[in-house]
Amino acid sequence: MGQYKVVNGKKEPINEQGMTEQEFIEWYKKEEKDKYEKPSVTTDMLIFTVSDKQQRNNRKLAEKELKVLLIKRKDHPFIGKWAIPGGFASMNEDLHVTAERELKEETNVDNVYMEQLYTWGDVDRDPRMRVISTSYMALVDSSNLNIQAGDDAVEAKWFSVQRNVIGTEKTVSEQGVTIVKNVELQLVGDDGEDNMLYNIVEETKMVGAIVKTETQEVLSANNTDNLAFDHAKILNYGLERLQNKLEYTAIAFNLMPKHFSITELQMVYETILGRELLKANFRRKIMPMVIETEKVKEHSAHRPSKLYRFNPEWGFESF
Amino acid sequence: MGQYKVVNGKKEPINEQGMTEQEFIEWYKKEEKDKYEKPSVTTDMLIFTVSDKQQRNNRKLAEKELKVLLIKRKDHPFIGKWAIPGGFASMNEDLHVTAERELKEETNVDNVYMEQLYTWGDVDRDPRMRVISTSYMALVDSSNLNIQAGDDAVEAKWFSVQRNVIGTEKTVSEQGVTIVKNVELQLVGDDGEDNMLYNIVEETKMVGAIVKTETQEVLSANNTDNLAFDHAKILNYGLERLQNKLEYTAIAFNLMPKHFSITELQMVYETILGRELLKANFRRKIMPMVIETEKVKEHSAHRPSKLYRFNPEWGFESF
DNA sequence: CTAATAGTGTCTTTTAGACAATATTAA
DNA sequence: TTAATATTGTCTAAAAGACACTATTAG
Repeated sequence: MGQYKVVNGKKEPINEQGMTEQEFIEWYKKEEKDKYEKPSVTTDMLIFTVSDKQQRNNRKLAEKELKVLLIKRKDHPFIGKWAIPGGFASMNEDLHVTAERELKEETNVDNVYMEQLYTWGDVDRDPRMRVISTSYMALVDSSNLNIQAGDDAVEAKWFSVQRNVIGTEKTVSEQGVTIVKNVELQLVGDDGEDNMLYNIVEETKMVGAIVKTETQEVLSANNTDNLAFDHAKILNYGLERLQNKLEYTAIAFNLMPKHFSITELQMVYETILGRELLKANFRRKIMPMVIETEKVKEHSAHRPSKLYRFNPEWGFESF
Repeated sequence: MGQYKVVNGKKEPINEQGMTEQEFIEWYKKEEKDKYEKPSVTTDMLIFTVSDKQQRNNRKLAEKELKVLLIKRKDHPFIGKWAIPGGFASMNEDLHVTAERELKEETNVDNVYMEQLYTWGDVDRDPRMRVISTSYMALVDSSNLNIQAGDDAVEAKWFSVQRNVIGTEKTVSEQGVTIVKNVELQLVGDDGEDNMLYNIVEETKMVGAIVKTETQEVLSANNTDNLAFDHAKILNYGLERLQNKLEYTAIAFNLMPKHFSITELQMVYETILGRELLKANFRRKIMPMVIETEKVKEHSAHRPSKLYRFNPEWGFESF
């Protein structure tokens, strides 16, 4: 079927116009490449960490809170609103490198856990133009974060996040079960003004047989204190992914310092999952994932806890 | 902090240049939008179905095979090679609509299960230019597919797929376990020439604490019979997702006709997972997901089987 | 009868959930 | 001693795995 041409003694396949690949590429770059309008491409980065809550009773252990880094928009659109850090894909970087660069710019950390989440491609998600955005999630250990976020001109701030499902509606059709959840995302900044953000996302999932694309819509009634663009959807998506992965991976250890007690770890699980876990069962589940160290945490007005570290051999057999 | 300007009696926020949002957007569209070079964006579509294998002994049940739809490239690059169907994102379609349109064009079906898989953004994945591609997976019931695929000029063909892990290497470092798998993807077309495609993908996964981006590389030694672009990676990724979702969702029913026997369903599971399952346990697990019908499959030289259909109420409690 | 598949019963192992009991420290 | 957390043990329930047995059809 294929046609060939001999170039420098080598048999090169040619297309219907008689061009070799090299000829075609040259022609393409000159004539075709910019013939059609292209969308812009960005990456967006959910950067999560966990830190100790301010406490009143200092005989009690500090509670934990999950935090996400947001930046304040200095220009239209969504001027003055808080947004997930991100930026345009540059032509000479792999997409994940763009994401890593953003992360480094915002937090000055690299070599941390990062994964791609989802690509958001609705036509009207940016009023300036068509923008397709691939979202990533990074987890950083807050003890690495003495470095204040955002050394550049942009205002960056950590917000504690809480995700609460405030309503669930299920319907059964011939296709299967459709679940519509209303999810409240509460964000509280640690200082300064406009510290309280409140978003509601409506999440539609189809559990049954014929499942078309799952959808999310931002529903927040008042729009004074919500996130820019469709970033509430992205945050909701990331939080859900994080919750799911807690259950069957070692992802949580990326949020921990090198040495930690089992109770601290449990508190991290509990804040992210938004529910309490039974101590004894949690320990049993976690024990194969950790190694006991010599260290203990003393001076805490109660029995000191052994400190553990992640067991790097965990998962060797199962995967 | 924010500055305002009154326009038509309304207080509008302005940026540092004194522009309202509307002014900014107009300016942006004129001056900024095309200032930077943009990557091209495409969607790629893995279209899977399951069909009966040709059988010799007609007292035995027909075995099943998982199939994927490929199209033959008519132009450079990768001229003459088989590729996953796909195309450029158009400016006025949501990204998933582009994917749905492609699916409809190739198979003439719509309203079938479809999900986004991953976005591939390596700089050199297309020799013509920078192309970022979001991949999707669709599952279609082959009894819907009397319609021959590809009514347009392009040659489209169903290939049976087998994914075999041919080697696994695990190493333990301080970070955790790293697993490198060599995966063989075997594709066999149902007729015509160049019917046998063979790809090897190297898959690197980090199970431990600090996990950076997971990677895949196409390794196939000979390059006469492999897929175009990085499509072997995409296929491998999709197959893995499909295998995982079989275990905890009802995704498999999208590959089944309306009525089916439990054994047929089990055979679909077994082909996709690439391993045998115990009959009794499979039935126990599947029973809550199906509803018995009045129909039976007779005339099969053995005990006739009841036919079942998907139970649309499945999952109501658990989600 | 036999080949072939359909369908059931039950024992074992593993994992998850609930909860009680004991241990250890600093104030 | 006491408040507070650390750590262990054990019972129960649910899910997963293994395997043996019975049932029903066409030829």
